[in-house]
Amino acid sequence: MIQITLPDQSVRSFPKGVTGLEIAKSISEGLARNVLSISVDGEVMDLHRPIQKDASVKLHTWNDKEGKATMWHSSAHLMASAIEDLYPGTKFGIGPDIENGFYYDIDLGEHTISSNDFGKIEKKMLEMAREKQAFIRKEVPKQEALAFYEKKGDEYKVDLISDLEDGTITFYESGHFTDLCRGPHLPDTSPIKAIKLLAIAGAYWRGDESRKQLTRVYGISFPKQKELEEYLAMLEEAKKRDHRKIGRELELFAFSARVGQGLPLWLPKGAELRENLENFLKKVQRKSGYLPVITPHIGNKNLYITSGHYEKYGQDSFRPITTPAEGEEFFLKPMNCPHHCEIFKVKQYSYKDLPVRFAEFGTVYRYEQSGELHGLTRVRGFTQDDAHIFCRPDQVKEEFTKVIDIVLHIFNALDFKDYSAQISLRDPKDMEKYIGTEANWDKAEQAIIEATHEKGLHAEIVTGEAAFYGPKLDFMVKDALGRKWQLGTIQVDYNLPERFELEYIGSDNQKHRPVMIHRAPFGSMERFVAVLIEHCAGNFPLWLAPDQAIILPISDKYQEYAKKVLTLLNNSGIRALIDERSEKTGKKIRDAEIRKVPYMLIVGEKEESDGTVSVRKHGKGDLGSFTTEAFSRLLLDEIKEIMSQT
RNA sequence: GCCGACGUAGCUCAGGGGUAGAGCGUUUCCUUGGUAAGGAAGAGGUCACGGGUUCAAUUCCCGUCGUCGGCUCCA
Repeated sequence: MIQITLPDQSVRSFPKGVTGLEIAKSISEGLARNVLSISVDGEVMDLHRPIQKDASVKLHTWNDKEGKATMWHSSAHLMASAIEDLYPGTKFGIGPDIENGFYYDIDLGEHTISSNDFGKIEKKMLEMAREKQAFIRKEVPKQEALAFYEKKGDEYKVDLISDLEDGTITFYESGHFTDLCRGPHLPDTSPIKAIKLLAIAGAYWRGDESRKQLTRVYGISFPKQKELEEYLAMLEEAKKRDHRKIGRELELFAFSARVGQGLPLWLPKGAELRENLENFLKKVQRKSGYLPVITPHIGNKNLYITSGHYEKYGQDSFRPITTPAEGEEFFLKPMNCPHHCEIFKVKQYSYKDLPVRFAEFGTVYRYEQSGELHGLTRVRGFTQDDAHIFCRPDQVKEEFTKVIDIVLHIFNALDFKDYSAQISLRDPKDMEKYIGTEANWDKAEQAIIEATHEKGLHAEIVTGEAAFYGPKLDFMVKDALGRKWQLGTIQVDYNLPERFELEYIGSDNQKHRPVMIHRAPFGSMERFVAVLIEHCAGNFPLWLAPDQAIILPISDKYQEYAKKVLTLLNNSGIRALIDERSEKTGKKIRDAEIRKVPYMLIVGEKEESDGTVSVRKHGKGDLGSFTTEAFSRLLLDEIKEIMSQT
């Protein structure tokens, strides 16, 4: 007998070799019907795998992340199986479960498929699922595994197997389909009741641009048709929050092919919004001892040779601008740090002067490949809320911590709760990519890890994601469709100070090298606004809204009074406008609701004679009658309250 | 840049080898109204751009540009 510990810490005895399914059955028939996989001492396994020793287990159903993963992984096999049936000779790459569904990378050889073929594949998958095909796990010696796929002519699987160790290789069989796979899988295909193929795309083999591009088919599956329908409805809802759609509807920004792709045009309302954000951060930075600087939009090639950016990105940049007579080369600035380094060199600093913090909303231009552009989140010209802190080595941790505080302050002010933090370090296997000494990198990485730890911030550590000059701490927020975008970033840099030979005079009267911290709490104004729009679906917090109130006269007779109210509001610093059209009140209200203006002020005969406004709040409805002064106070208090909470 | 899809009025979209349609918006007029759409008339399109096939192309084919979903990249 072995002892099995359940998640509630209760312990039950089972015969040695008991399976997950048997454990589920011993608990309840219902659980046995719904269970999809099991974790044994933290490792997710098939329900049919015998358990040989004492263990802690957790049974996974559709309601668990692991249950969904098992379902989707098996669905990927099912799809591959259907595709092999429909398109004989197809070769297979990898087919994992992902956050929302699964995909399989395939090489169709002669065949091509498009989304028009999805119906056919889905139908075949459902047929196979109903056959209740069992997933059978087999341990296979490496030689045999290689021979199997060499015979089949599937070079991708051969490639994968070559990297595996003998004795660890397993195949899974379902129906006629055999796949190299670690598992785990469902006991059989029957829980897969609803299937939707979602997209088709190219994907490089092993993520390597220089290798062959396979066809990637994305899909998702559910245990009930109704859940599929709900998922599709949710996707439709998410599309309504798309910042590109809301940006057009609320007249925030636009693009013009004539101006150039990836070059956003900020419209008056969008510019107002962005300025409000900038002013908010400027205020925070003033309090935190940052000094504003302004630098030009271009820089001499030599600047970037010094910084190392030229060597790294020179060929992947917009081509240089040249002076007609001398042939000097200038680059559109792709980042602000080299300029800020030169500002540091303008005068001599004592150790007592440090840290100095130069801040600039610096507009930069980067050549992004055309296929990478995406709304406001990935553009070719954007403005960083950039600053560079030059400090003594003993100040790094404290300064870094202070920047974390600013980022968190901003996220709080905007009610971003669902963010994640990521520490990006060097790739130890590819040190060529980086500049600077081993010792400096060690120091920088250590500083970031310690400061993050001391802030009690939970951050995932990812190697190979560092910038070429230093490691960083990034803050990621998801968009409406769950795609992760990097917003705030903080980077510790020992390298640029060296390359620019930055110095300060220490208490020992000797020259010392400062440490540089790059930071942008928003990341870029463009991307931040994009994510903000998707977060609030265009219902901006009152203090940010481009228009905070709109005055709706009941008829043309009250235009004069409306103007009086407008003047009063403007004098209190409230952004407001009048809907002067000869429309009925109902229509004006409808339009103002659609434009998501936080407050509507209805003025007619009654209001004019009483000196009041009738207030309606966006999404809430009628709040009743207020004097204009009382309304201004109400609005300003609301703003103050929001701001004081952060 | 690569794979795939798409591009019809300012917006959302219908149509389809014989040079175009709806709703919203916009303009003018009527209406002057009390908390989510008042009425009428009008304007507005080289059907993304450039080639080709055809008696005839917005429609079919090719290329370019742009957009969308991925991949790669992201200083």
